[in-house]
Amino acid sequence: MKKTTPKSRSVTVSDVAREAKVSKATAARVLGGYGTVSGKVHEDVMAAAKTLDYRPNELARSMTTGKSGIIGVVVGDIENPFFSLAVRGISDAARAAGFNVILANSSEQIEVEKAAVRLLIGKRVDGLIVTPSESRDVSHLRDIHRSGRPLALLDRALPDLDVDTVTVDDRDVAMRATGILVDAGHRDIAYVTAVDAEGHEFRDLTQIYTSSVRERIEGFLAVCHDARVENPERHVRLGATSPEETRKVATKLLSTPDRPTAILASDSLIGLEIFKVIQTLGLRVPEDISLITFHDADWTSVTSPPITVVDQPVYALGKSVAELLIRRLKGETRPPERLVLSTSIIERGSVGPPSKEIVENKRTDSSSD
Amino acid sequence: MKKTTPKSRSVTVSDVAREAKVSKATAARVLGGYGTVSGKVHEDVMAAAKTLDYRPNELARSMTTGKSGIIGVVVGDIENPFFSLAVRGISDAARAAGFNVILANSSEQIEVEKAAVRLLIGKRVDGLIVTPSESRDVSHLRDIHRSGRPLALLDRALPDLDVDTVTVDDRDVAMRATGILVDAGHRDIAYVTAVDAEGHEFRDLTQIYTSSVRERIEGFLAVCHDARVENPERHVRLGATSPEETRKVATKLLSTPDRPTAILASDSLIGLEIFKVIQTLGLRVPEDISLITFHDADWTSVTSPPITVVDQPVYALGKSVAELLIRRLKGETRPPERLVLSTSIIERGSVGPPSKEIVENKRTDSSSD
DNA sequence: TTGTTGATTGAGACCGGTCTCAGTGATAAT
DNA sequence: ATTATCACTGAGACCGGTCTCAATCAACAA
Repeated sequence: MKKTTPKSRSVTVSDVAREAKVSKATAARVLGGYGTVSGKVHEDVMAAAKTLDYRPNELARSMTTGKSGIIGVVVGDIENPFFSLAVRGISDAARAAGFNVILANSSEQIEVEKAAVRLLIGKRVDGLIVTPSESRDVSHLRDIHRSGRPLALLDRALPDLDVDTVTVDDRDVAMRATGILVDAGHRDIAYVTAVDAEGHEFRDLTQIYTSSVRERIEGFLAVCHDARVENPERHVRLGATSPEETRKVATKLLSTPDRPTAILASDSLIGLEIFKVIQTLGLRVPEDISLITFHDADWTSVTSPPITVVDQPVYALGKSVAELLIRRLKGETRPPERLVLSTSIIERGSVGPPSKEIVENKRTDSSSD
Repeated sequence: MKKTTPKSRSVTVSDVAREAKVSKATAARVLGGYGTVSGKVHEDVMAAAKTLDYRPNELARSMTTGKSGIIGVVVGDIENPFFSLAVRGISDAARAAGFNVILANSSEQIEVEKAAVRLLIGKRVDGLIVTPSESRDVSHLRDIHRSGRPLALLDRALPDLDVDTVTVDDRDVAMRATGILVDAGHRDIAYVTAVDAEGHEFRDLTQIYTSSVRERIEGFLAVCHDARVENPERHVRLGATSPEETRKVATKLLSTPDRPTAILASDSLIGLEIFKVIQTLGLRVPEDISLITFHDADWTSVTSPPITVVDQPVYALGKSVAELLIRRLKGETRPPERLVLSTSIIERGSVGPPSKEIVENKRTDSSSD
């Protein structure tokens, strides 16, 4: 029996007003829940809206109000469990405050990131949360700020941009993780990360444009230097941007006779691929090689042995940054805040003393040095 | 030196028109890329737009055109790797066709799903992709259709709703998976799924409102019956809706003396928790218990032993459904299509013959039956 | 009784685009 | 020379809401 609106244009306030025999303005007041209307009229309008099956056009609504109720989020890679968990934190906080989330992937490419930001601004999102893929080019982020919309940074700080930022204590936890390895006796430790630089070769920290990664490498190198490890930079590997690339990097790293005795993986995707390569090469963890990975991904607890991980508060990271942004959206004015969440390490079974074989190897080699 | 637009209202076509000394209509033609304009005027307008740093208001644009360039996606749980991979497929296809994606989580709750759909319609998305959490209540999905926007279903078909749908051959692959277990000699096989029904107890298929799950259980039961397994229904478990619940279900299932000798997990999140419980209880895979899980999640290949999985073409699932929807958005009219992608099984090391101990157990028990 | 106040309502402008339609020259066709 | 054709351009309506402002009316105070 229901035959309402075969497929015509959608029902508008005017339609409802006509049906309820009131003015457009009055109907709008009831439907929009603002202003003041008498009880009788309110009922009439609601009834009319019901029979007509009225659905507000949020687009038109946000055009006049200037608010869309949407938070734009730009992350590097939604498929990375790190980001999907952070996004979950953001979504939950957003929903709790009555906001919705529109998501965009930057694939860690600055141009894609710029396009995404432009698009989201065009869509008039109320605010943005970005995981900047580069600290060199932040013009598009300045634009956001300039357009009057608040911006908050997730996981990566930008020295040049003084906005709300939530990160973790990357430097510190990298030091602790490296410390565990050094304490176990390792002197040949590799650090493998996704960030890519020209040449894929690590020269020095100035080529790393992602703050979180730079801090981690800084911490890593600092502890290595403190422990008098010679030239720890030689084992830093960049460009593990995909499973395939990671496998290449790991295979190359582990196939040399003077391979490192321990590896620190910059995220769980990298850690997983490295673990697979270790298995493929017939090496044992931790007898032949020790492994620590960032992010307590689900797989890390079911391997044999389970993997020691850097357990970042990812969900809280997302939740906090969203809350910070939302407070600002609600009109709070205060100097930008830079929150640094603390991180713990979950020690499981993937760290042991360095492989004797390699240490021996080294000793005999040292003559040719 | 850049001090453009301190923080005032955003620049509009009218502003640009004034600056370029042409009419609003002409400026709009240039800026909107439609109609016809002379070369000179085109240049002038572009120059004016540049100096003013004009950014189109997509909201206003979509209000008049009626198109937003956005595809709304409602999935059960973005954190589930199954969905995040599918969403990736959708996003890629969308971007390739010039569409953007706005994502919403239903948490597999029909009311949340309804709210999400209402919101997305309000935002005037051009089309929707939904993973319906229930086949009982589809009124909100009918509404989408009625509003003139195309709808496509992902992973779960709805008999009552004749729209573009992409699923996998759940029934068939469940039969093959169960077949592997039966062929290995198992007669006590459990099926654990997330769908929740009143009472958490499985009675019969009519309580399962998620088509994909129902088909899987159908396939599972069919093969069991064919193999003359008696009352296979007794080992079907519902309500593994969260890691905690799954652990409860698994622990209960595995702690009885007549525990099943094999388990089929309905998704990788469930499979992972079951695997953890198996480890916690000190059982061995596959000696004490065989395990097959749906979805080739990353963890399944690094456990010892690696897990035999049902490898659904998840990315393709998302990509296909998006492509179907986009073709319709571009005006293609044809009867709704129901695509069924085929699925393979990756046999690894988690299936073996049933535990003798339990089989013995059963034999002695059978007298009391 | 008369001015004041406040709740309620309608008219119409506005948001920032798109789009239709009519008008203006200029060039091409007859 | 006259008309048809065509490329351009401007005016103004429109999308579907919100919001300001003035008008109306009943109750209340003086």
